[in-house]
Amino acid sequence: MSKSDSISMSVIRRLPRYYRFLSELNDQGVDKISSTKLAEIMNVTASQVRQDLNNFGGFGQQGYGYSVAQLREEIGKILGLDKSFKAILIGAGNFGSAVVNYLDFNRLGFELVACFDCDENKVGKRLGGLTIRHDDELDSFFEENHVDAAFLFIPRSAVENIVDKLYSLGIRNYWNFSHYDITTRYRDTVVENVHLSDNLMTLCYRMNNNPTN
Amino acid sequence: MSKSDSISMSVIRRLPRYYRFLSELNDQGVDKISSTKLAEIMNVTASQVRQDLNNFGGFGQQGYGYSVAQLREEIGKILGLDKSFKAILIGAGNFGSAVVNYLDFNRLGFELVACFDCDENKVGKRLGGLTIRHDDELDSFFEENHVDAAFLFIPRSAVENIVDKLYSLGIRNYWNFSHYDITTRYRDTVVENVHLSDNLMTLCYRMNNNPTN
DNA sequence: TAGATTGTTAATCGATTAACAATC
DNA sequence: TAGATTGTTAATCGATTAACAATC
Repeated sequence: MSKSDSISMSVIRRLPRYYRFLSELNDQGVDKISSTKLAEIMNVTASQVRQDLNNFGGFGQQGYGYSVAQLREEIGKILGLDKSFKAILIGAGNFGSAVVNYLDFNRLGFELVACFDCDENKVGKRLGGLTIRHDDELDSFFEENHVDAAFLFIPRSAVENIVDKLYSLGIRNYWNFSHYDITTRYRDTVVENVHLSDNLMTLCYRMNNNPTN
Repeated sequence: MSKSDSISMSVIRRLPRYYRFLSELNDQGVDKISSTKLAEIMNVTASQVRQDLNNFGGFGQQGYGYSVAQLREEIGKILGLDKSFKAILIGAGNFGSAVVNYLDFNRLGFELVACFDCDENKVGKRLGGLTIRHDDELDSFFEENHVDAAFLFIPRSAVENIVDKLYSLGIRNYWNFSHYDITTRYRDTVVENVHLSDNLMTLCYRMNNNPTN
């Protein structure tokens, strides 16, 4: 049984934030840090920092603290950022394009290997160094290429059909920007959702219930 | 002491999802539902559904269940979607434009009242029915208008300056798309973050630790 | 009324925090 | 060595689930 079997989602979702703060410290030339100091910067407890890190091993040194560069590296490995999962983008509209231009997938454990769109006008145009293909080419693309994950930037109404298609082609990993719940249809998928309107509604609630507003 | 003082973030973050599923059921013409049935559809426990809802009041009827339309309405009110907080957008690039065109803020408790950008080439162009203004106009705009929240679609490097500015103008509520932690600088702000790369790193981790990959 | 399903209390489970012995 | 700080166990706190009496 690998250690990682039992790591809770609460811990996992905190890892990217550690990685982010450690990268910053590293860029600033800081080479060692204690759990107390890191906790202070991140506005969490030192206990949580030590507990979180010790899920994966003892990266610190008693009496000294943690090496910033080494700890950053370790967390990167734990997250699997050194991997390069092959991903395809579905929906090369404003939103998909903006995200492709905004993020550097290679630093996040992915390689974008193809972009698809159902709009003939977009097919043939360039995005993220790739030529946009028509959705009809999915089957032939999958015959010749290995694909690990799909990034969906399509409207809610289009998701069900596309996911049925991709699922039948073997895709079990999704990054989903629509308000469609893929996991309620296919329970054996790994899905990370970016539900923008859920997020905005939460902001609305918090503003309504914050005494200063 | 209002009831809402004590609602945990776990519960709050589930509310938009209830709202979404209830809206769907409502559109399908379903008029009543039991906690058991709703839980099944949403893939959670019936206990959780009842506990969550009872934080805000008894919306159900014993022996019958919940009225879909009424429950949807109530949750909308709890979230404050009937409100209309005045929001400004900062950063009218690909990303900001895509989001403005993708979401209907009016249904989410907000009204977009102005868009700002630091790029002279964007100033004067239209976005979301508004004319894009230059960041220099922030002071004069705030003199004449009330603003509740800022939506930030600017690069990480630009956030600190803009937030200092907006904070000095009285803004305490932010929707933040950059990987900059506003709350660690200003602890009395309400911030909802959309950290896309954190999200993608989490997907990477989960794919790495999912036996099927 | 009888059956169904809520509202709510109690039990369980998990996550966070505190404390401290181990050790660099 | 003495001081500092980890790794880890124990205590607390909170969230989820189970159970059931209330009641429509």
